Amino acid sequence: MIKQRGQVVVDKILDTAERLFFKQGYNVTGINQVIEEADIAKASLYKHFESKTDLLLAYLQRTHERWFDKLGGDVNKVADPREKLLTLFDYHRERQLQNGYSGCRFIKANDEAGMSDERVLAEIQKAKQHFKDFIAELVANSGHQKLLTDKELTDLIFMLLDGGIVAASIFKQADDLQSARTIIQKLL
Amino acid sequence: MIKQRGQVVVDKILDTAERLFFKQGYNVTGINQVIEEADIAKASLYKHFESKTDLLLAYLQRTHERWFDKLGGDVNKVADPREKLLTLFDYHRERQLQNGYSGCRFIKANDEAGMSDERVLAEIQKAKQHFKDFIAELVANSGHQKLLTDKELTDLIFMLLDGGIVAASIFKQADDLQSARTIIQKLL
DNA sequence: CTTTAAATATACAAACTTGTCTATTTAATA
DNA sequence: TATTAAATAGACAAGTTTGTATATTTAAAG
Repeated sequence: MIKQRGQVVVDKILDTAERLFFKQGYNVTGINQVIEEADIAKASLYKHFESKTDLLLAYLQRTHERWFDKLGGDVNKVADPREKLLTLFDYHRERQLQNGYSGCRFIKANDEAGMSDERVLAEIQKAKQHFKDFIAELVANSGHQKLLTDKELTDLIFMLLDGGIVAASIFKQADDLQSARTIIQKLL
Repeated sequence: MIKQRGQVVVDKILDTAERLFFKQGYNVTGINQVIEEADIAKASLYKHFESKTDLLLAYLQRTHERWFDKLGGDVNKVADPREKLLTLFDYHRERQLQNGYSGCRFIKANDEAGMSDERVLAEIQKAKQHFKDFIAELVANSGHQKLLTDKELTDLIFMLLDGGIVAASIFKQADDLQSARTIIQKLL
């Protein structure tokens, strides 16, 4: 799959948008900063994206795909079905360490634009629901001790991961995510 | 305690700022919208608050106090130490129903301004740490079955509440918070 | 080599941003 | 009632915002 001329520009735009929207925030990132740091012309941006909101949507969609692909890869490497669930916590923890405790791209986008734009909200809901379904499948195949029901364990892991990321982003450390892993280990 | 002349203005400003910052977001709320909806003069705002950031800080501080006072009241009404912990979930759930699933003021402020302003981050950390300490005390007095350690149970409840609020704010329903309550009930 | 499409730089519009300043009116106090 | 402090309306500065338009250059394909 050879990269078209336009694809290079789109990639540069999305890479820059991702970095800026995630690190400093969507609302405080101007189009002008995006085109400057992506080193492309403004007309090019508006040729590929109708509006700033459409750029946000494209960024969320690409994040959804990439994030999920990498997660799937990590989980597939693990054979034991209970270990697979624990890998979720490792994955989240590692990513927080990597990105300097910037939190979750979807939660952040929801807090910045989810309230005012329904297309953005729908995209965020889609990503989160997809992830929850993924957890549910892992739980169903985990053979856990049924101290909690499958649904309860799924809800628990889902909320612990989001809560753990939020805590990491506020306190700038991943201790809670580590703690969350230990807790689930005990309950499996 | 009689209200001074200036106190009325400050209250109007903070009430409006709270409503707008929480509902639509800090960065998309302009000073002009605040003064217009608060029905006060711009010079009055800048007489009481040095900058927009200082208004945000004042809003966060007042939110911290009020939120905590009301929570303490709710918890004090309950006698049973285990029930006190469950009240936390009821409190969070009720508030999400009331405010239309707008999420958490502190998480939202963190996602909007925590990355760029250290005073804001410090205020948010203070509020969250205060709450976590409060949970720790309730856990210590709960006489729970010690399936988890005190610290683990504290971390768990803390993360479940934040994760549950985030889920409520994304999916626009409080089912997860209800589920979280059931889970903790089983583990107490 | 010529055509065609894409990317470029740059100027521009119209609105909005935070914050300052002046001049006037209101209201509490001495 | 006279003084004093506070609140008011509104203009203004300097910069930023998103998005459009024009004219030019680049580069790929026939």
